[in-house]
Amino acid sequence: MSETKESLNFIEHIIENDLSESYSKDQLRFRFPPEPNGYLHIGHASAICLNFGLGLKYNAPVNLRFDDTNPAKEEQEYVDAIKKDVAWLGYEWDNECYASDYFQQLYDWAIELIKNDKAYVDSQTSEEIATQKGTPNTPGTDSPHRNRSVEKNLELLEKMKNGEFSEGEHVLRAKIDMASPNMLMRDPVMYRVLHKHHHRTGTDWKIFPMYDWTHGESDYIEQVSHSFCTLEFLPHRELYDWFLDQVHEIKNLRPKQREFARRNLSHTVVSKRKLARLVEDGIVTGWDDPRMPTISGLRRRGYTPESIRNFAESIGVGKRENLIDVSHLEYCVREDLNKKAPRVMTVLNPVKLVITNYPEGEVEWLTSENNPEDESAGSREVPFTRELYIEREDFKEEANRKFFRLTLGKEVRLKNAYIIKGESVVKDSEGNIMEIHCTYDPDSKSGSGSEASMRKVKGTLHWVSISEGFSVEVRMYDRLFTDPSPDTHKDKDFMDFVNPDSLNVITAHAEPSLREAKEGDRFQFQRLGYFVVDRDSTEDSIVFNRTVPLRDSWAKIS
RNA sequence: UGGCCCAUGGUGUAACUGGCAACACGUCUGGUUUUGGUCCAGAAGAGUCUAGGUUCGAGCCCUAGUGGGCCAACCA
Repeated sequence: MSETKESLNFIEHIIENDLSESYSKDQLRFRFPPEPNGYLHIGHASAICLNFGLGLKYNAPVNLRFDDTNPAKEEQEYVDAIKKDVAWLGYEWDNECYASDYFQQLYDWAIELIKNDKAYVDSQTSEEIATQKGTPNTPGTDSPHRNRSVEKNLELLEKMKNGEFSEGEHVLRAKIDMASPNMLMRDPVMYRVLHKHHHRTGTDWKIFPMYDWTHGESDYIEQVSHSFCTLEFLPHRELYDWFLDQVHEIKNLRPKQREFARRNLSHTVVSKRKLARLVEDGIVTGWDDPRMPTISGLRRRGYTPESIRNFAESIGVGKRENLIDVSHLEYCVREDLNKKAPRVMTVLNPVKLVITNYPEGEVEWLTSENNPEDESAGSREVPFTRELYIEREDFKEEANRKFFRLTLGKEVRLKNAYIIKGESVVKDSEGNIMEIHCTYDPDSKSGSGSEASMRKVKGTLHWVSISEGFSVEVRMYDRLFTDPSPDTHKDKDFMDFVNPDSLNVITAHAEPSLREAKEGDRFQFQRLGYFVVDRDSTEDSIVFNRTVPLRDSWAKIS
């Protein structure tokens, strides 16, 4: 009986199919191949989770391969950042690989290609080559250098390699078909001359292989069985296969490129150029600003690796255009944090509450559960005093039945403490509420088991002792963009959609237990949301980032 | 000489060799609750882009159309 048949995504179908036809299980091998030219972002996270997830599912090796074939854009700093981010997401790669390690092998194979009349050195300008390429609607024309002799080609490539030419003078091209309906097959460039310092090979190489020439061969060298990339590489597949066929007599495992749709997140831009502009223009504070969709930004925001992995898993993988609502990501974060984050009390927008029948100067330590979702999280003591702060939004002089919180003449519970009853308000000359006076029921203490403590009241408020609590800085983040898809408005600049209220910094009042909070610690502030201690915190001042608000918190009230 | 890819509730995916369109998020309702959170129960919401065809039977196969996307870096 197979009623619990799990549903597979199309990538898994491909693998299952290969497994049943030609591949053995131990032949499976995957790779994640970032170019070290920037920071990883949430889009990369999907690709990382896909490839490493497959590795886990099929117990197959996964290589982390740096596609470092363009020294003009790549730096060691990015290699380090990428390794850190992948590791933070919780994945272990089997091999750390670099396309640059294959430069010599690639060069040797290129010579083979020339000898087999499958490649030639072109000596035209890039403009001339581009013109001859034709358009998608018109065929290209052959380069005048297309039929150079093998000897001449060999000689020129050697000189290119030795740095005897300047950038742009010559390129090596594959000899395929200038009339192919696939533009990529119209004699694509394999090597260009670049007199740039490469972060790993230094100045050893003066020529650098192009992506198409490198990628399939790298997969071959590493014996990668399935090379998954995004949809825009689909037309490259023909070329990927062509190179493999020219260079190798493949008998066993043939690397297979397959394509899936890039995942787009609403209210997010992911283009490196645009993210850089957000940084440059001071819209955000850096690449790891908690509003940035970079892995480092999400990390600083307080997102957990588990939540990102669950997110990637749950959105699946397809081949069509998509725009995933951020609310789904936020759901994944809350789902995870709900189990993990201790609950504490913090008041963001305080108003003073005086319990008139509570003794002055007394400090009573009340026991507070750290996490009702997790018994093992234990409890802590929270100080209760005559004067407290409560949330200004938690009081109304008079209110309708929909308002569950404090009003005059009605009772509510102070979380983990007593039931109180609103008695009067003190206002300034302009009518602003300065203090709220109330009385408490001494028999109603939480957990005391008394009859009064069992009484049901319509609401529960969070609070912080004025004398025992302390100030913290709280950074509240909203969506960076007002439009779900700021990237798609071709007539407008994406900067037009930047949300001016995406950051709101406030001073809040926190219970004393938070004095010991350390960078990276996560909490749920009762009724407010999930927060994480930012690295900007010092001994004197703790800074919290709001990871995500609670579902619907505050929303339904007004 | 143009080629190729894609089309299933608001969103993202499922539906194995054709067999009552399913799951998650979101939305709404009710219940529990010392968090308007969580948890629990339930509801609404698509008949699968259109038109033909094959078939007892089509989301799935075929043809055409429509709509969206990709391809003309010495980027990846």
